[in-house]
Amino acid sequence: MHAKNYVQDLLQEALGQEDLTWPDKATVEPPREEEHGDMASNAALVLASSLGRKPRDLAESLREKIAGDKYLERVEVAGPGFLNFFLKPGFWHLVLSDVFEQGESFGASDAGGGEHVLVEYVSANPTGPLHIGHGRGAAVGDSLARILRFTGHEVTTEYYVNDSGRQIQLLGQSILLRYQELLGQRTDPLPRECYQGEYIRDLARELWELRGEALLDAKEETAESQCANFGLRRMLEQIQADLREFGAGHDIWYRESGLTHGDKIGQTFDYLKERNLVYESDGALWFASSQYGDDKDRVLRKSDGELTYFAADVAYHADKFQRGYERLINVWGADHHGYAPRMNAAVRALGRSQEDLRLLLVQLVNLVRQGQYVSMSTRAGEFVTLADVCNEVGTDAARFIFLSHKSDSHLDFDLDLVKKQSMDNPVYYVQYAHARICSVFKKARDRDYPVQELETTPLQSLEANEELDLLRRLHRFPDMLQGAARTLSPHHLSFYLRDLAGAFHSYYNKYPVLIPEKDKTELCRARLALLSGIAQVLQNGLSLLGVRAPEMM
RNA sequence: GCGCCAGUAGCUCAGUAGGAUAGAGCAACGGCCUUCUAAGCCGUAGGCCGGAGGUUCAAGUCCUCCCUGGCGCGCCA
Repeated sequence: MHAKNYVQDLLQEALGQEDLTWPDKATVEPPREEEHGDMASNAALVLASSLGRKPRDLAESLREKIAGDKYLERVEVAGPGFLNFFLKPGFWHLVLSDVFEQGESFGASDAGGGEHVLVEYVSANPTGPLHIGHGRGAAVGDSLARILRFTGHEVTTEYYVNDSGRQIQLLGQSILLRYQELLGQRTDPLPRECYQGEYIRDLARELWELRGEALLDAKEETAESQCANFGLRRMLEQIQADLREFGAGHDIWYRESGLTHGDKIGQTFDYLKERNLVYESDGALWFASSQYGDDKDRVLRKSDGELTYFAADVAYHADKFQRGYERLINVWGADHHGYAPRMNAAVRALGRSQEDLRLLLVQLVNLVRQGQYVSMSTRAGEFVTLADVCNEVGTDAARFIFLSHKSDSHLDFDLDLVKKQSMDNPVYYVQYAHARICSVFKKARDRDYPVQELETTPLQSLEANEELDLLRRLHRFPDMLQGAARTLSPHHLSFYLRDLAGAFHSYYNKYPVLIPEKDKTELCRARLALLSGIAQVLQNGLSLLGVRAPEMM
């Protein structure tokens, strides 16, 4: 039974008796202040002004019609005309049955209505290892996909692999130059535009072990492209391994090169031409993105005949829609936000609604060590990789930090802080709550407490404020997830879990669960049931964040 | 110059479709382990929600202007 629906149904019935209908702007929601009850509604406030009635009078009239319901302790009219609903403990006990019944799917819903959603995330150029900023995108994208799946969306995750073009050519060139250097054929520093990282030397060495000196004799163009292919394959393998290690697996690795093979780009051009959205000017082919709110029109094919990155991207998104996805979510580094207007324009030019593409901009991450920013640049080869960070602080800690921040706010990732096992890093706080509950159960079994069939145990004895508060929190879990899904905000889940863990720790310190007295068996069993429910929700929540729920710490 | 994002306690951040007296954690100070894990708990203190107008019964939240910081503004990718 759902508290919000339950209260809203009561209210709606009362409104019906007054020949009124539920106004759009009216809400039923848990109030911030405990004194304002379990649920509060502004319905009377919203309706009163248009009816020319006093909000408090209307509220009182509704209150009289509702009072006396089975699960209702009382209803109060408060403040300017709010209706505050106080539910009986018995109502909150019901949530535990739901938790036991649904187990690891407690919290799941069909709110998404089976909508087909494609979540594209990371999609870093395979020209170097993933760094910490990609890690943030990976955590957000992966967790968001899990949450959307859990809330009734049909989700596919995808990584767009830029496997052609200038950057890959540069990768090949960089590897070849290092290879020549390795074999004593050159000593000059690499050109500035080349990738300077140490990993390029590793790739060159590996290539030499595989192919010997064969590449020295080959034509430069051939050698370069062989280097590029080799580097691409290796980097992609490494990226895939790093992401797997990080717990973020993509369903599809979509190759940019595939777009040209099937002439998807040409088809997209034709589509836009038919709608008079492209034109030739100064020898280039332009897309009239300014018709859809972009600052200016954008080039699709340059005057030298080369296609732009954007051209491929339009075709790529057209292809996403053609593959049947109803909604696209792109997790981008915030440094790409200037790209958003043209992409939005493209979506509308493709005949889709603006809401069909949702861009989630993830701000970049500053790495901090000993109070100092660690400067990073892929090109210059100065960076700390995602794998390094995970080795140093652990993936659970790293993911939780990423997922504890609103994605569009800047994040200073303090390595020393994240390693600290305290409330500075809430991941341990939440995991500890779970481990503590497991530990209580272990002890309970050791001491032969009745831990069986908790799902049918009577719960009347759960009546302390802390206990009801915990039950209310469990009750809120499904709603919270739907909110996180709607606003694409996995961090809501992190905060929820931290608060739930906090409420539990506090409860744990105040109330003993394993009570020795024989006449308290029922209370003990009820509390064990409560703990079991909390553990389940912690598990479900942590799993959606991609963070482990350890049984002991 | 234009655009996007941010600005909330000393610090790091929440604030969920506008709701009632703005919340956590850290740091500070004072307490709690013979008893289910002290990676924990309890208490004290801390605020002109960047500033100014506006909309509303109601604004941290919506609109306009301004200030500060980050990022982006190419026939680059």
